[in-house]
Amino acid sequence: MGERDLMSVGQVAERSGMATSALRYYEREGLIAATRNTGGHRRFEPVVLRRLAFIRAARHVGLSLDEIREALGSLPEDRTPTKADWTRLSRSWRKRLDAEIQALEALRDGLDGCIGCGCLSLRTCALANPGDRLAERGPGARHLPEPLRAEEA
Amino acid sequence: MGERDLMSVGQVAERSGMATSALRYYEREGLIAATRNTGGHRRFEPVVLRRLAFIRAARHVGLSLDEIREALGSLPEDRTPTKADWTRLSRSWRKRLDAEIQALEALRDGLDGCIGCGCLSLRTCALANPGDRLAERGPGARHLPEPLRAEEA
DNA sequence: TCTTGACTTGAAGCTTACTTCAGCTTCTAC
DNA sequence: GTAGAAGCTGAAGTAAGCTTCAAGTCAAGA
Repeated sequence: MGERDLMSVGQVAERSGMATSALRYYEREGLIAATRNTGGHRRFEPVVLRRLAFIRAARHVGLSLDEIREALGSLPEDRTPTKADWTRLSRSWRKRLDAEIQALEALRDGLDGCIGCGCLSLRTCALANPGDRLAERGPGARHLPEPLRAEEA
Repeated sequence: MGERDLMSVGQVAERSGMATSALRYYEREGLIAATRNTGGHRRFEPVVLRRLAFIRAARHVGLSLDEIREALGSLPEDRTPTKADWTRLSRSWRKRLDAEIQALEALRDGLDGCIGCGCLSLRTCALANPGDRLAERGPGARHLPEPLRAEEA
């Protein structure tokens, strides 16, 4: 049924703007799925483009691939995800985005006062020490969405 | 002159909340400075605490160590930085913070509309493809401040 | 003086998200 | 049918920001 519109990695890469290596990586990591043709080449269904769009947007929001995989895991496997399904997923982002925006605003509003006033004294300063549980978290890189780091100037 | 208040790595670690390994790393990377006592042990001046506070806050804002080093480089070396010096540094963050906040808000506001409406179609969707110059940027991890990633729930 | 505990170093390890490479196979167009 | 593009795989490389380790040194109190 409709095997005519299956795409190769190259095609998906071109249409999604992602590198073929990234697509292979995502498949290995279980973020996207692909069947194989007789020669062993990947064949992607068009819906994978939607999935990749989600992945990309999620990355921009700062989600890790682990988190994205988890989010995608909540999509139904027995049917093509509907608009409602995707909307549901995006809802969880809203919270996160709101939280991030709030944190950034707090940081910004605290800047002039805090650094300017000289209170930037580690333990006590909320700006230098937000959350008060920094040491608790492990190492590893955390990600900031690309667009949020774009032009420094 | 006032060598009495020089601190060891351990003391700086305790007072700054950073790991000694991180402090050594920062020194290697030229973000902080330390002299040595006769035994070769590091001795830090109290001002390093202020510097570390800046580094921490800057990391929270999403700056890379490279960027932070550059920012710190604009501090005067011939005298102890004044409040005004630190304030000047923080000014450059404001722009960045404002930009990041705006980007996040755009992302948030675009969510319901964009994902919900079904336009999440890669190339065309601003949400999935903000900036339109993703492919231009190299690999490498970008960082999102810890507090902005804290509680997922 | 002796024993801890703190400190030193360089090198290697870790995580995330991919990219690159080598060596080989398949596909497509002429 | 064949050249050359595109794809396959597993392994290794990359970047950032540290941490961990090994093996040895220094410092401070009893």
